[in-house]
Amino acid sequence: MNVEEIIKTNKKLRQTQRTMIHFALVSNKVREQFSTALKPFDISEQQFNVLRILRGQKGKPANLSTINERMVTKMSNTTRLVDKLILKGYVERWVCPDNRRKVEIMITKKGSSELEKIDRAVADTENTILKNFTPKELEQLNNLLDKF
Amino acid sequence: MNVEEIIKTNKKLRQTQRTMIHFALVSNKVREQFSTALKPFDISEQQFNVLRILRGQKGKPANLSTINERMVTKMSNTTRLVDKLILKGYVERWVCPDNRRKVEIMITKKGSSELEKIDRAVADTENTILKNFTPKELEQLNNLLDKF
DNA sequence: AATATACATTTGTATATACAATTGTTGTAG
DNA sequence: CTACAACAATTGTATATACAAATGTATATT
Repeated sequence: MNVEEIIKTNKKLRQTQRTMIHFALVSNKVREQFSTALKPFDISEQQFNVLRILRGQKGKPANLSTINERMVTKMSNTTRLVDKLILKGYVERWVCPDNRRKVEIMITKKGSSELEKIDRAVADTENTILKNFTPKELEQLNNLLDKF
Repeated sequence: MNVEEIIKTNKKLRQTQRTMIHFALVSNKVREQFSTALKPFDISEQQFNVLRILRGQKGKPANLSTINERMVTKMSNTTRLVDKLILKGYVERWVCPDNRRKVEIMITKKGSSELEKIDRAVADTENTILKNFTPKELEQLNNLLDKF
């Protein structure tokens, strides 16, 4: 990927600047590939993330704040995210009997089986995105990502 | 950065999955830092990008499609992005005299001097974000980003 | 027990983004 | 020269996101 060519500049970029632009370009490309993969399932990346979190609960319900805490991309508005999943029948929600300030949210059977399908598509996408990386390079990448 | 700890899972993640989540976490962190840096200037990352592109024209006006082509994050709606910059007095726009389908957009004096200030803040942010990287590691990172 | 404080979620509102349809203009084939 | 396709930008609309304010509930203080 020639960054300068892609953004069509003939200016010499500082190394940090170039790196950040490079990173942004890759980041967009990745986001696009994910959103393409999820489109057939009519679900957003955030909604997918919530479903995965709920599955991780293994039958135990989660409250909103737990979900929020565990999300890869924190959202200011998890309530409405859950609303949409309820509309699709993928999760249920009720007021927590022990503490009526809280709500309890659980994935439904329908949600679980849909999630399985989505999971496969997402795993394929992940492998496609990273197909040019050897395991060693992936490890290198992870190490570098740690420096951010 | 311990990915598993951050998303609070005790499940063992596949290496590709882990890498993608790691990447997403870093990507969010970076976006957040940029948006914090831009906040005092009341300008979005996309608007900033448009201003930089226009400066790169060195006095020549650009049309919408040129801008779009050069943007780091392609937008479906550059018209309204430019609208906002016009409201702030940072750019001007007029119908192209040679081809009335096109518009010509140019950065104003006010836009240029504001951009200089923003530039400094953004450069600082870039350096902060990458402060833990040696030049060698930056090169390594760029090489790995090329594999995406 | 009454009041204040902290907590968990929801709602309101403004802004951003994605995608499709529309408008107006230019180039071209017959 | 007319009809039609291609082009460039704009507009409409639905959805997503960010941030602040509001609601309702529990806990602590006096």
